[in-house]
Amino acid sequence: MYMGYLDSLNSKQREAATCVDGPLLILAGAGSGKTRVLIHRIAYMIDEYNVSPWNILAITFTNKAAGEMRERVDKMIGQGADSIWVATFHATCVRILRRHIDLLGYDTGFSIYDTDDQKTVMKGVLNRLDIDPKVMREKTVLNAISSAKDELIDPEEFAENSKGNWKYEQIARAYEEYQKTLKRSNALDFDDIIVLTIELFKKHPEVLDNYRERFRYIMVDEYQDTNTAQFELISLLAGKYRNLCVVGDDDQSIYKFRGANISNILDFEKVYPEAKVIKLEQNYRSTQNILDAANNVIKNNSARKDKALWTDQGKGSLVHLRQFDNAYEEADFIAGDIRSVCRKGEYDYRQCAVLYRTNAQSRILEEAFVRDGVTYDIVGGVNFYARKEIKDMLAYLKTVDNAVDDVAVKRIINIPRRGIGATTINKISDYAADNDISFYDALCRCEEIPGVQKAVKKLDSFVNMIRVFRSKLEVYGIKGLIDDIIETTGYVEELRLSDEDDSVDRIENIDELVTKIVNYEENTEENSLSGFLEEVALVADIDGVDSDANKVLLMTLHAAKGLEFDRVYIAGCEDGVFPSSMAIFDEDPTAVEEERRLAYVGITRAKKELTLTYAKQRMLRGETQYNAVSRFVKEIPVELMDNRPPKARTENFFSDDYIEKREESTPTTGRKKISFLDLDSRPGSKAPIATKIDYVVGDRVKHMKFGEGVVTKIEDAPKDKKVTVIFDELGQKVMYAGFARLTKV
DNA sequence: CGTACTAGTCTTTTT
DNA sequence: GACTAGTACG
Repeated sequence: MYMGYLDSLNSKQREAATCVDGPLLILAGAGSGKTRVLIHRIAYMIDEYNVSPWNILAITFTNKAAGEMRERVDKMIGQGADSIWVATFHATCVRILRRHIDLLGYDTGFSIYDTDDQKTVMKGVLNRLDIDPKVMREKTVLNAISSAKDELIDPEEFAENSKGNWKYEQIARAYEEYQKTLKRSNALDFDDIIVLTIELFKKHPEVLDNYRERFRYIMVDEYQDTNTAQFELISLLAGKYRNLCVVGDDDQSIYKFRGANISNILDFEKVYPEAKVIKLEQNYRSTQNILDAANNVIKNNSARKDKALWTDQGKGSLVHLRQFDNAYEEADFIAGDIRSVCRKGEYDYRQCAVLYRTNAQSRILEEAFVRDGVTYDIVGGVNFYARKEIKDMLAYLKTVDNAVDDVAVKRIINIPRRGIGATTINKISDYAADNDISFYDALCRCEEIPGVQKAVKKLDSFVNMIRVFRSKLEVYGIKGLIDDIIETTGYVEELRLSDEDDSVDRIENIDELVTKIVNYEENTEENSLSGFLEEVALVADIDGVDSDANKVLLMTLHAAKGLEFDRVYIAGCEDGVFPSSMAIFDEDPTAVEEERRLAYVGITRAKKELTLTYAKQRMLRGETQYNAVSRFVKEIPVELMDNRPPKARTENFFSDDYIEKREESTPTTGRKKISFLDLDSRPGSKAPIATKIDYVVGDRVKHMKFGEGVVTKIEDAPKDKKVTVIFDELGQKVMYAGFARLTKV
């Protein structure tokens, strides 16, 4: 048979696209055309292998990736393509749970809680358990719980593992109570979505079997980012037919903090011994110089599958390296450079992107782009759906949809002001807890509750309002409902009358939400309020990016994964920024390796021109820092760059010339003056902090992150002191005094 | 019960 | 430096 459409693939790609049965690992380097392979593979399965589209499941991490794959599959296959299941992990699981979660004792109308909601729940939990939030912060507890869930550790097992460690025992109590609270509110957090699907499959084999039959052919994209729970989920689904194709690049694994387990990809062949492995190393995106830069950086990592990208596209330009005195000049340069090449007509704004390590870096860049009149879009930062006014509106919708969602009801009961205060709310909460009913149900019976008599009238009218909203929804749909909410509550009216300077923005945001609702109702077949809320809960920042608009994109390196641009700028290439100081001072050396993978991701986004910039002085968290050029820049051979990085940091940073320039170049605000003494004693670090050590061997000291411990050794190191501390909880660590900022206790 | 001020945290990345 | 949550006061 002749399969013309496979002609456009290279031999490795073709091999991958035509390997249909059994486990398959495709190690796809950056820009090696893996999405092409996946699309062709699906077409091949259907056309030549008679696989029913109905039996194919393709899983991605973001809605954007899912949408792109959907579009390309539709184009290539046409008829029947819509019965292929293409969705993110979370969307897939939510769809399954909406059908079967009643088997686990939840209602199928469950809510999904975001980080903000989780915090609210945890605050209540700690309060009830008499755990002082100053001793143990909500975030700490939630992080521990999230990691546990990623590893499929339930509250019981967590408690078992925590015995003897007071801190973990407290977290174990909180974990148990937190789960109970969520269940009472008929709510799931992000991790629950995966964990409960696994629980469902394990407790109800007939349900699992149903989906195993349905999904006979499974594909997982960005496999290097899967965590233990996601791995388990996939293993369960693929357990019967073993037609599992995973695509990924261990060098692009950058989500360890979110539980991603790189051994899922590194050990794939151990778990599936019969697996076929295909490496895609030919790159169709970048010039050879850019690839060489990427290869030379990533080769410094230890645990990785050996591979090297190559292209037949020629060397291209050198990598551009630029040094600046501070972040303002860096931003001016980037905006100005983009403006000038685009004015010459060499590039469009849409072909340029600026990448950075932390969202906080975006503000200064943004200001420069505004000044230069360069249109831009920022990806990420404060999520649209996390804004106060949007969360308020959503809380109304959630209350109408799922009244047992306590977080939502409590959020809006007094917004806008209805004169229902904390005391009343607490009494109702207590009553609800005592009688094991939801907060809303308690509201409905408020006349029985002692001590809230004065508020009964107000509470009744609130409950009535929700009831009216509910009937409104049935007759007029979601758009009708939101209009009524805005009208009845006077929320927007209040903003209009307010003299806050951001009230106009807030109103615009609410308008945008209404537009999103209209779009949803028009474009979704079986649209429902819970469907809308679910879609909203599962969006990622990157999902909203419009790559057709002629704008420069500004985003974090993480958000850039999977994208490509002709011109890429990576700003803030400094040790302490990128790699982050957190990673540098982590006792685990693989922390820097993860940052290096991030550098690899960033470099390989560039098709033609790559510019790396760094600043000698940068304001971070309200402190002026002096950082050396990033170690990753130094890992790029100088012959690949149009500038060489300074040989030693001292050469740049402590010359008279430099000090003078710095003083002149920062007239903008009252930034701190720094004396020579400070600089001299604390190279490349937070400058204006006394370097005197006020502790000696044997003293107890406190570290911001590691907690308390005893100093066992202090030794001289170049320009600093090396301190060894045995921490109560984490054991022995060696650190530089200047950075560790230990305080005597 | 609502407002105004203060203290503390954060900045690594997010489905 | 910016934002948020918590507290004191009217």
